[in-house]
Amino acid sequence: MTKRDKVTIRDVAAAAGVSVGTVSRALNKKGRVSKSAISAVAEAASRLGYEPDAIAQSMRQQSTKVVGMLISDVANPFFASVIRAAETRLRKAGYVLLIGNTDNDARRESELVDMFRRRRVDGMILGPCESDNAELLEQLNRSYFPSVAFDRSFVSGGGVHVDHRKGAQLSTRFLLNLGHERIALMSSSDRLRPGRERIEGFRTAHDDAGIEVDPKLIFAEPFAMEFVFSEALSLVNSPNPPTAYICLGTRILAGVLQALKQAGKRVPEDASVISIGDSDLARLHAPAITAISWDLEMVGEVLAEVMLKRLMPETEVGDDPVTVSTHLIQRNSCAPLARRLAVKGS
Amino acid sequence: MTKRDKVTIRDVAAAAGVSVGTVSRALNKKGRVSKSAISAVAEAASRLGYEPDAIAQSMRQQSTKVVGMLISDVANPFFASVIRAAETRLRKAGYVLLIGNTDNDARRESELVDMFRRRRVDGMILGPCESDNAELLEQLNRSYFPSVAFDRSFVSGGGVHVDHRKGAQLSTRFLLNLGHERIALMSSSDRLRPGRERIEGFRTAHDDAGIEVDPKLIFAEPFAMEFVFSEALSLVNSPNPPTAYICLGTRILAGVLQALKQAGKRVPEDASVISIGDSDLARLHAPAITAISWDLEMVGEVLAEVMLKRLMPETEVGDDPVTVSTHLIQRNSCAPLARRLAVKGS
DNA sequence: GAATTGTGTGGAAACGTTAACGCTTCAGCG
DNA sequence: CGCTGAAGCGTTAACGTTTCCACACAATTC
Repeated sequence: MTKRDKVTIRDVAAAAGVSVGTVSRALNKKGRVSKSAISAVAEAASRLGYEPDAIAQSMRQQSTKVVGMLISDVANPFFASVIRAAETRLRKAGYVLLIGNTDNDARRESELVDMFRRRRVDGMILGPCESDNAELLEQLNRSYFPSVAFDRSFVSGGGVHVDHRKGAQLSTRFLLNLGHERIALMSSSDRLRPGRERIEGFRTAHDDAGIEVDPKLIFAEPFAMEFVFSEALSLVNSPNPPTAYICLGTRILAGVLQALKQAGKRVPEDASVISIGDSDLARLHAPAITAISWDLEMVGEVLAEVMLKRLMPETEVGDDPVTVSTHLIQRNSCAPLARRLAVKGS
Repeated sequence: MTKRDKVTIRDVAAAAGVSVGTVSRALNKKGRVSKSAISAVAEAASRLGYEPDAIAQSMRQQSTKVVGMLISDVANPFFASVIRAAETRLRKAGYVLLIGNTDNDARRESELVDMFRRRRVDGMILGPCESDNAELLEQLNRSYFPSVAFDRSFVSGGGVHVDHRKGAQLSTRFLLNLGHERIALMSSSDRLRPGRERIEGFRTAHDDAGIEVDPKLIFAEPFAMEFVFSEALSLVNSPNPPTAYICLGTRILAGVLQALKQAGKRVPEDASVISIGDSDLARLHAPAITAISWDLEMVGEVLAEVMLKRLMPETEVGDDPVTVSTHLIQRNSCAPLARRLAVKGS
């Protein structure tokens, strides 16, 4: 209605015929207040449409009830669900989520951290980003406020990890058991924790099976995102091509699938494919793609949960990272190597 | 290093040997300050690692440099990209984005609006949500702060609209031109603007072609999201089934595609399919699905742009909504009806 | 040389809230 | 009847900024 309705605690006090201190106590039910004061204040407050100013509260209490979240790509479905879950959980606890997109750029990430710190967020959730950024770590330690890292190898401050290692190991073993010996791992940069973990899992599975890893089949370098298709095509058409592919995310998965198709190779008869991360594409492709999956919502919830624990000073919380497990969803994109040989040999 | 490094403007003033007022002026280069003061202050500030407290600034200046964004589902790819683009643009202007997930629940949306208002956000971006919520509108008008609506038929405050009407019209006409006469429109609730607009476009295209619309082919009711597949299946198997399907988003599209497959109908030979909204699924499905597409990034940028304009009091900005256009990306999921008849007749 | 303008500065008053600290009042008790 | 303790309340000092005002002094003008 009115253009500016700045109703402050003072107005409420006047309307209720008490002092501002009493209004504050009545509203927060903290300290000594009479029933009658409480009801008078409540009446006046609602009549005037009073809403406490959260900024002034933050100022006074040295706490904003805001947590910041830094994500390399907010639009990446593997992160978006995490964000949603975290936001929902945090809000239940009266916190609100500030987001920042880092675009995987360390400089931007630092800027964002500074910005959030200036804004006095109570804590920060850091998604995986370009290297583990020593400078940033130092920054955070200096300012010394609660931070929780997600899929990132922070020394201090614990964090939440998805068990990419196990995921890679499971899927590699699965393929090895099917008789595949040349398996391509097409994952993210090994400068990031998830990439490193996957390579380890991949190696462990090979070791367990007593099979040598061909380092040429590990694609951990950025794998020039724009050229996935062409790079995949040359791999598929190489002299001694892989018989199975483990592909991270939808981009790489799509590139590999298209390359296979273009090369006239059928899935799973001529090549097996496993997706790292479940997606619409994996679920709905024909044939449906076997995938390593983990609970995105849970990651978000756990992230929020750890953050909240860290936010209450009484509960001393350890620095041990929480691990979210991965599992393999079997669909129709993998077949025994024998079958392929039979087809070839016929 | 230290546990609490609370360095305030007072510390800087002491270190630089000037008063707090001077520090403020020097830092903000506002008002009269001498060069010498500026450099002394700058030196002291950087030496002490001073960072102005944004909360105190907000308190004083009655502006937080925060904008809130309410989205029904942050993890929906059609929104996630918009969020990212908006965040990026807003940050360039020194603003920061607070997000809230409404889950398409009007009550939650109201709560969130209240919460954001208490937190004194400078403005709010409202994504499409459960009905156009008259109560909310009234709330916003009362508090009278800048809000920009996205795909929502707000009376006041302008907004940004995707031209769903044109999109539906284009795709319907495209199918009609191919000879289809029984086209199913499987979209969202007509309580939401986008749903209504699509129906209008759908109708207009039919009118232009002089073809009657069978209301039974318009699925604008929630279309019980969990049962898309089964509902689609019964539609596909009905006595006089549609020969073409226009499907909103990945959920419905996937359901319809699976239903068609299960019923043994091939795309596009036996049924044509168009996706409303482009997606990995549409792009990478075999055959690739023709889709109505719009520029998500642009929506986000425009949203931010309008917000920013509205945030500077000098520029008087009109209430006319900005429209983002849609276009049809032709792929391989549509075929002339004749061809299908020929197949059938053979 | 006095009156006028300018320039840089320090001090203090906000912004809206909460919490610490006293001051009343009143019941209970010896 | 005086003393004690507690309950309820008002006053006030923060929280860290920015901005207004006044003042001192230098530079200009008549």
